[in-house]
Amino acid sequence: MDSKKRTGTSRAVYEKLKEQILHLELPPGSAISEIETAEKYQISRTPVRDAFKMLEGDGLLEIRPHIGTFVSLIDLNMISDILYMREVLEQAVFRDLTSIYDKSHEFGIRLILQKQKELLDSALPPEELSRAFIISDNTFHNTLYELAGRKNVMGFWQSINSQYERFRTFLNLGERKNLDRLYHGHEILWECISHKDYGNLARCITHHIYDGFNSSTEVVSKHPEYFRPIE
Amino acid sequence: MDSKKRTGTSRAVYEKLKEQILHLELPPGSAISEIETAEKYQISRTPVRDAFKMLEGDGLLEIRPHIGTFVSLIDLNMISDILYMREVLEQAVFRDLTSIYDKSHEFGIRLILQKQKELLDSALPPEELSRAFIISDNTFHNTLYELAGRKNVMGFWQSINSQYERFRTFLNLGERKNLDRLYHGHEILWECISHKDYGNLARCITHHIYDGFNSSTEVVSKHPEYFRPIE
DNA sequence: AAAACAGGACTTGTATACAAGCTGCGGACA
DNA sequence: TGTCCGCAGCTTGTATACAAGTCCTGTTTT
Repeated sequence: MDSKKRTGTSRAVYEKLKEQILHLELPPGSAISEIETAEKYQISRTPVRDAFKMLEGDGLLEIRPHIGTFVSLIDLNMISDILYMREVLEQAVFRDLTSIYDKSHEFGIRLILQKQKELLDSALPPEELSRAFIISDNTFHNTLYELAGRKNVMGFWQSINSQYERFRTFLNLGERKNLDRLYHGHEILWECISHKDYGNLARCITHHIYDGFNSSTEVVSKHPEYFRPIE
Repeated sequence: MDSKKRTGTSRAVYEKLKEQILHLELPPGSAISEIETAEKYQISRTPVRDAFKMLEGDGLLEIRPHIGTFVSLIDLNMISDILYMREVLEQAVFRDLTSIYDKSHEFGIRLILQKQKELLDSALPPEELSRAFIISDNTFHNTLYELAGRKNVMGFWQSINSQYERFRTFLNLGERKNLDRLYHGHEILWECISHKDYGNLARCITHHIYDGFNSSTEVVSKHPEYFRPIE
């Protein structure tokens, strides 16, 4: 929705760089220069600077004047706070959705879940699978927000979600198991909503959100250089 | 905290323009040109463009390529969604704060409340009073977030809060009554927290947040040109 | 008279040259 | 040998010229 190209050039560079950062092709901490990027895409520094500024706004770049620009380190404290906000918001939104649940909602959701199942059963290479599944996961949550009539809330959310997106990609590096658990969480979540099981809904959401995070200590400690030192 | 001047020029222009927009000196819908602004501050277009981009990120400007740049209209649907998020988040954060409440927290809060009372009793001109009180109101909420150990959550929040800030300024145009109600809401809120009155806490927060919004129909209809038409 | 078209005056987007500032290397000096 | 100073080479910040697109207006054409 926001991907509407505005001027083409600067927007395209922004999208491209964002994708590379989110997929860790530009790893956290690495330096990235305006001139270098400009030459790479055969354009001038101006649109590159615009893209850099936007990425800085997303918290994905850190621009240090007269020193250099660097891909920001992953801040686990910030991830934790993002998860907290997500927990609180989704508990509220999905509670609202549950109260207005209707049989007519079922088809669309089952369709997404079915697709996710097919993805997991497919023989895609791990990296592609992870990528496709995360996209479908976002679609799942988007749809639920939309059904709850909180589309704008989701929009706001996505504007501060970039850093978490990157962390998620990192988590799923070769960890096929996480995707299965994500899918399982979706099924249970939908179960709670469609059965109007308010009692389990909140607990279910909390578990679903913190699931991967809590079991991430090993994979995090394997790449300490990606993370912001704890103060 | 984020007000650290980065390069001076572009940051200064950003701050100045933001202040003017938030205080409605640059009213919603009005046009603002890069060249004009550059000449006004005796600088080139470049830092002005940077400032414009930042303000666009805050949702305060709308840049239409090759057409012009305009102060964005207030979007009541978006305000509504912001209030919803604020309601949900504060209910959670303040509930957490209540559970860890300690007598040692009292002094700082009472100090802020005392200052707000003094402001209301003072003989400041309406506009200055409103401005000072809103700042103090933010301090109040900031402090509560900080006491709850959710400082970063507040930080994230402020990054999407600009549009609501502007709306609040608008609401208090000559409406002294709103400030009194705001203060009263603070007292009751603190009462709930310090007495660990979970039962009334949520209701109290909801009322406090939507208080001004619900009674804003008259003042809104007086300036229809400031608002985005409802689709 | 009405409609189509062309041109000017404005806007923002892009390219490029130059200014300002940090870092680190290397040589001078104690 | 160790310390300090200065300059080269990099970075981003700023200024400015030009390109590209939109809108409005006046003229031309039908």
